[in-house]
Amino acid sequence: MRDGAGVPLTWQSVRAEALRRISSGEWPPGAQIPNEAEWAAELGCARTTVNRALRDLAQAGYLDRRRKGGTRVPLTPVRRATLEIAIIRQDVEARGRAYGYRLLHDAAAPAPAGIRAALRLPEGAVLRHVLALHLAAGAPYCLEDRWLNSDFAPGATFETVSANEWLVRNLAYSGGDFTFYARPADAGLAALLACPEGAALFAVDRTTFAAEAPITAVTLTYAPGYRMTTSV
Amino acid sequence: MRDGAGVPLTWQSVRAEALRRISSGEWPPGAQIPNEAEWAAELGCARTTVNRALRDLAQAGYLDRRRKGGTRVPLTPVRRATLEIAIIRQDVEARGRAYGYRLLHDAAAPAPAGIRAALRLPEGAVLRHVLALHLAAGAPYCLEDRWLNSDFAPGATFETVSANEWLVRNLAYSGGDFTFYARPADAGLAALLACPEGAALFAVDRTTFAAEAPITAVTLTYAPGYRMTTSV
DNA sequence: AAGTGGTCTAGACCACAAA
DNA sequence: TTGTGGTCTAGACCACTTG
Repeated sequence: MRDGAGVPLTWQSVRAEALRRISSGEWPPGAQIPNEAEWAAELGCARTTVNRALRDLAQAGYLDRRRKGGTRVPLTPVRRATLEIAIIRQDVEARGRAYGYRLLHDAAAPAPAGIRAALRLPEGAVLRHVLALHLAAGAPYCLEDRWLNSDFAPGATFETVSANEWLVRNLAYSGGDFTFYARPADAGLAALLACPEGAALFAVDRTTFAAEAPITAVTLTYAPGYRMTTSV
Repeated sequence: MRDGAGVPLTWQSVRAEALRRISSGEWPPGAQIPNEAEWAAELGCARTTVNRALRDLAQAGYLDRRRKGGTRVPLTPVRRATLEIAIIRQDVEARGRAYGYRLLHDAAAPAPAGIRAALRLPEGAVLRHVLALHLAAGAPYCLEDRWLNSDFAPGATFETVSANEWLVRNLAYSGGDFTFYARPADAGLAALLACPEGAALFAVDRTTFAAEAPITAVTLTYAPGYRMTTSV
């Protein structure tokens, strides 16, 4: 509701009003809400402004929009959180600790079945296998176990700059999957990460594709105590 | 570059062109890029369109924009991924398994120090402590250990609908933090989640605030084998 | 076939942060 | 002070999808 047309409505205020109606039950789950033109007329602002507000809410998972179908409040709400995925060096430095890096292994090898499947490669494919340790204040921080398409980055050696950093800096807007899970430390991990065998470790599997072409699959396993944080 | 003004440029195509310039090195890290008006003139489209494209790239972490300061390519790229956080019941059903739920405990109690700190509550604060088990196909799936502001949801009993589900359905647009980590199963967790003591478990700590008021702090601990996935 | 959201345009004013 | 991005408007055309 708006008096005589003094202040222009912002898209944020339209979004706030929509959220109020959703959480107050005025727009219950499953309900179709007024279309953009109606709502713009009711509020006294341009349709573009309503569009921006509702588009934002849809992106956050609070609304479901489709052409001709209109806009609805989802029956089953889904919250979306944004993870910031930085280079490991930055991650360490942001925590106020000195970063270190050691390349452990770098050689071509036949890809194991799991990696082949993740990258959709045929049997017998040969990839470049890179193993490296990231350190924080001299202590093991994260083990990087990577399989990399050999056609890609043929010149790059990962002795001083990690593959992690090299790839992030040289690959804009690539797609892929992330999987987060907990795993126990086996003997090898325990030795490299300087933790007891069987310790609970946080790990991420990541696959990367650029323009449909498989680039790399990596497992990052963090030393005990690692926590990944985000806020909404 | 656009010939005689046939097809209108879409904001996606402008974004794609900007990405090309970033990844090709035409716009190196740290460089300031042309302002919106210049770029619009060069491409032959409205400034609004350029704005939409660059705003999108900034949100994804590929550009850094500030008023008067202009738009720059960040020196240290940060990728952003979106996590979809569903109700646990939905999560289980999406994996094609039958969902089950058991309330284990629900009583008021003085909040432990860690919870008080997370919710910024004074010493001596009393909260509602809820413990519940989520099941998938009859097997333990996730343990929900929650501390809830007693002023909030006074009427709700969590016997058939979990606090997790109740809160998501009744709290629109609340803010908070998520922390993901790995933890070993202690005796209590091992018994409840039917896993060996010491097993590596995936866990999430979540705090929720609505309009600056503390609502709830919860730890979700998943049975072994759980994986959280997202794609970019 | 028709209704809805998605987007582009051209112009305008404003808020913020450098210089 | 001034340049830059942030946003609003009014109007238009289009794409998708549902009935």
